[in-house]
Amino acid sequence: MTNYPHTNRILVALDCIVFGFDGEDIKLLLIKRNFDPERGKWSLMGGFLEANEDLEVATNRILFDLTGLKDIYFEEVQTFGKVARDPVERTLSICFFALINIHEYDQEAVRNHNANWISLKDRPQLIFDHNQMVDLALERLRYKAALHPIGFELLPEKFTIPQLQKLYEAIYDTPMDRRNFSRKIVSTNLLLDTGEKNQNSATKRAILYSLNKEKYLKQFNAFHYFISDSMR
Amino acid sequence: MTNYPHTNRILVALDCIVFGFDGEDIKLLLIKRNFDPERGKWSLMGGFLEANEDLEVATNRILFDLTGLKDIYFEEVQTFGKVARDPVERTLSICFFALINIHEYDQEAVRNHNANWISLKDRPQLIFDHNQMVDLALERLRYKAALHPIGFELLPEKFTIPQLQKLYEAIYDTPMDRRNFSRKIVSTNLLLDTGEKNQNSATKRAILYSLNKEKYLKQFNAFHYFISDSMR
DNA sequence: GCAAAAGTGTTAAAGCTACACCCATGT
DNA sequence: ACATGGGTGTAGCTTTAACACTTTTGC
Repeated sequence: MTNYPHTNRILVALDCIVFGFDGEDIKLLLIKRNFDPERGKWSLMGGFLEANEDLEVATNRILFDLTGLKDIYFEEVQTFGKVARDPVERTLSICFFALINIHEYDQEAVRNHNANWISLKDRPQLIFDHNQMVDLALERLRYKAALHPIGFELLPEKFTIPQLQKLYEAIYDTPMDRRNFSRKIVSTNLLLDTGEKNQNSATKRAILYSLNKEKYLKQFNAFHYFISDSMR
Repeated sequence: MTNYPHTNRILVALDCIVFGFDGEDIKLLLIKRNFDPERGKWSLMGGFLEANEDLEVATNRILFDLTGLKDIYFEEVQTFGKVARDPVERTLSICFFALINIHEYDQEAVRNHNANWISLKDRPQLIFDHNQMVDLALERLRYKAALHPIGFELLPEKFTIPQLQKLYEAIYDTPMDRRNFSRKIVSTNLLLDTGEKNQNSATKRAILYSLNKEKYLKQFNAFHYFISDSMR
């Protein structure tokens, strides 16, 4: 194999922001580092891109390694490329965020990485430029969720409209009007009534819906404007 | 300087999609390659990331090299990382798009790179995954321009509302209603009446506006919904 | 005077906002 | 019975969509 006459080959890392939702708060899966560098500090989960590994393959590998899950929803946020961002050696970091259902992951895998679910509100200082990465990922999540039915990735298979509302309220950190929210969501026709009701509720039981996957995939790239002022 | 015990250092390129607008069509600045590999074929302008160069610095360097312009508006689109995307050697490509006023660039710089303005409608097949890059950049441009006052970057300092409309019609490849478009744009309060009129017009002369920079910067991250059905 | 481009006006329909009211369940 | 949470209704307002009409300029 020939090469380019160019000597500047660079170490490439991937860092992932894993978002979860516990019914009340948006949480991040963060690593309490028990390895160097920056041992003892908090960071995102990361890994290096291997020589013969496609970028998406590496992303899936790192996510599987951390959570034991495959086919996780993720999207790239940005590549961070300041020369001095990693003091050990110049490392490019391709940053992405993933959305997972917080009740379905491999707890042992998470423990093995010394990872913890931390509420966005309590997030600690992270190493390097990881704070910036989280800020940007959150912005991107808000942006995306306002227009696309992306939030469903954070909920269980079957969910109620009030649960979905709590998720949106957590994402945008703002209370929303119950009645307008409900109508807006129903009007998208993305939900299927499962005929079941949420038995956990202490009062009136809410209808459990599932996502109309067919419509979801077909309409995913259409704009929905989930967040209008009437919901705030 | 210590290093990570990791041998997979990878060549990193930057590829840029330069958009321009000539008053009628959206154009791309493309290179007719007079160098290897793929000599004679069309490609995006690119370059390699240097060992001690921040990523944004490299982006600005490549854009300056091609157009002779500084402070160009650009944003990252995505990093392309298939192992086999470049047949010469594995190369990661960080892809971004830039918007420039097509009437203000260094023609000699462009000639030196054997670059040409090609209308989107006539775009040739490009090398490697560059076609995909253009597709994605165009999608991102459409996405962004629907919500943010980004289009102004493609116009001269002073412009008329009909010119702005032609730009939006070119971006979305769809005719829009003159009257609704005008009202929508005016309602953003982003335009300043310069008091001048466009002397080029053969008929009634349109008012020349300039961008209210202060308001533009302040409102840039607010959502504007420039594109609603009423404009189509 | 006429054609073409630019600017302003209007009206019906749709969607948004901010509410009130009713229903189901556990205590 | 009542507190709580969930579902449905509605009036007033704003915005959108789809039009018509008037003004300015060159020929």
